[in-house]
Amino acid sequence: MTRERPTLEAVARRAGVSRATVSRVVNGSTTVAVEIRDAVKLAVEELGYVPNQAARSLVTQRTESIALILPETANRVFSDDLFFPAIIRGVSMELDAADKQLVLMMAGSTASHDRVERYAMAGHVDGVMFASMHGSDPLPGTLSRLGIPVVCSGRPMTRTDHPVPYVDVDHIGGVVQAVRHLLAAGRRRIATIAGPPDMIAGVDRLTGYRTTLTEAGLSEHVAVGDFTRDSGMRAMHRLLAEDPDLDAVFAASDMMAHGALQALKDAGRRVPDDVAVIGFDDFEISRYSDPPLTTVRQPIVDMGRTMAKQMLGLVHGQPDVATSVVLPTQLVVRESA
Amino acid sequence: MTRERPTLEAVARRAGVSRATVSRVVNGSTTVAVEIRDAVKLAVEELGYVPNQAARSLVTQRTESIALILPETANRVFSDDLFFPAIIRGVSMELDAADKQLVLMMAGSTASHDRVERYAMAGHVDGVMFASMHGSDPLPGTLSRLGIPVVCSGRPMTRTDHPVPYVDVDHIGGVVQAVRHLLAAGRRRIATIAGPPDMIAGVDRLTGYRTTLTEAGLSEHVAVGDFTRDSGMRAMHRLLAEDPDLDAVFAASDMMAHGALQALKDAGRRVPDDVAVIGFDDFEISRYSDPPLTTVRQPIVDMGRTMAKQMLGLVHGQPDVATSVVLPTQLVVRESA
DNA sequence: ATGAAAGCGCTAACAG
DNA sequence: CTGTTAGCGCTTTCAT
Repeated sequence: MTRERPTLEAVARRAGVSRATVSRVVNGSTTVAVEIRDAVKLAVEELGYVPNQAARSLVTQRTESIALILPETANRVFSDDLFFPAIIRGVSMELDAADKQLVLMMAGSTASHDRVERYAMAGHVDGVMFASMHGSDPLPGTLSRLGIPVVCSGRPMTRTDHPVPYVDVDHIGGVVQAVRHLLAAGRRRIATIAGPPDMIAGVDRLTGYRTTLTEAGLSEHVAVGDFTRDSGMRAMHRLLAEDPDLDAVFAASDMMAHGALQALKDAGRRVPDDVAVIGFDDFEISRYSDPPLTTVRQPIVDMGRTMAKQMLGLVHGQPDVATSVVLPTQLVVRESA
Repeated sequence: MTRERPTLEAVARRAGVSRATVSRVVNGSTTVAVEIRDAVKLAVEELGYVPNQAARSLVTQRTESIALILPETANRVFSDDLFFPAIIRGVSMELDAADKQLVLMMAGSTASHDRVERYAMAGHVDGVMFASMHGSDPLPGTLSRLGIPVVCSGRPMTRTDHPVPYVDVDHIGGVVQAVRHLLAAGRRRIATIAGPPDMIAGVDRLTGYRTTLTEAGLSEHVAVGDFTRDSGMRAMHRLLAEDPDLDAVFAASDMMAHGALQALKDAGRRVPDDVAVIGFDDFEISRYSDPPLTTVRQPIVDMGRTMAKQMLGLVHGQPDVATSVVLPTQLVVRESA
């Protein structure tokens, strides 16, 4: 079955020219006589020639593909949390347009994290994008220091000696809008379900909640989740147990807000009559929840696009100065608050 | 910044041995003296040497990565339809365990379809898996004929001269269970929202509906969707317009069933009192819909895993005989029917 | 057990 | 405008 794949050499022989000429035609050089070019194209067609990418990469030092590394398990990336899909969608759009191949890599375990590191360092890709980073992963810095273009979505948690460009959203601005909305509606016992403390999205959103509440002279009620629906549900139960008279909750993700909705229903609370709920993300399903969710919209797809654009700039050797970007967020009011 | 990456040569010099020896150590050959091996490992460590994958592939003809091609736009793959994530999850599990790199490729447009074809033919990957195939895409056959290992999830629609192994689920068995459940509950005006006629999942599920209804001596009510929530909603409106007295509907996907639920609510019908609804997939969100959805469970993650296992077998040169597999489906009864 | 040498298939100067 | 030539970095006989 394994038919021999034709090489440049074969095409050259068939067309009666040199390998170099075939290479020129294949790579679209304009300095080739029309008739020769056509003869070569014919030979390519007849033989079904496709350039060997390994050979090409070996000499050009480029692969035309770019990695997106998600330091999460596949289970998490492809759960019902639509954050990852949205990032990927945005990235895909830009990379598609630039005819670059996206290589998606999940790195939720130590083993896969190592594999991904080797993969990137082996020159398998021309650049590496990160999303959903936890703690202070040294990998972005490491790769960047090796000269591999790197962009992160989400501001890195620790400033390193070798800063990496990033794109993020205005977490705090959005949360402030949300909490003020609750305050304006007369809510006074406002809790939050925070995201994981090892992620910038978790930290910043909690900060937004805290500062706004402090400004208003109110006390905090914090339960920590991990952005999943389940964790949101459990956190809500905890909050309710600690203070049964809560009248509002800001959840740092839509999925956690959905979990909270469920928990409140289980506890016999009406939303928003007894307890107002606000999420963060504005996923499509939040329009269909019961009741539809008031939430902070963040432009996740745009984050992906922007990150990909920056990456393309880096790969194409454009100035890599001050490329970090922060996109706006915005409260979307529906029936839950 | 672009620090030179060390080569075999550099490591060899530093360790005071030949390139061949370093290569042996790096590739875990046992026929190397312990002290030399250690010296080489030290040099590798000190220099931060990582083998150049392009060079390696050029000679080994293998890349240690495997593609999953989804002939859909990224928009569709990463929508709220959880079919794709589930497939990917299953595939990832197996590939991770085998330390192979998954390369995810969306090919929803002609341009990207071509790009993907070139990519695979350029020897960028050791094998190619397909999911969510439409019509009679010649690509699987083409690649297979070129000697590239290929496995499909979903039975190919047309038998070719060059059959490709596949893994699929028992669509018809599941639908028969679903429709019989409706019949047993006394439903007599049973409609269906069918999937796209160019996909095997669309065709088979419609067949299951038709044969069961015919057996029962009932007449058909068919509206066609494309598996999306929106198409399900529109189809339901059409069905209702044609026959306002429908008392049940089988939707060929959970997303379409969710759309139907919405449409029925809009039309003032109660579910299941006025109209029973059954879906197909058993996504997690179907447990949270209003009312929770009765649906046919299909083991999508297992499909992915099974497909990946077959692929690994092929890549490792195991016998590729009779590798096609059909996994069971099962009705899960909740409140919507 | 180790080294020398021959490419894998391609691109990129450099001549002509 | 086209051909010749020299590698890219690695694995793998084949000697030793």
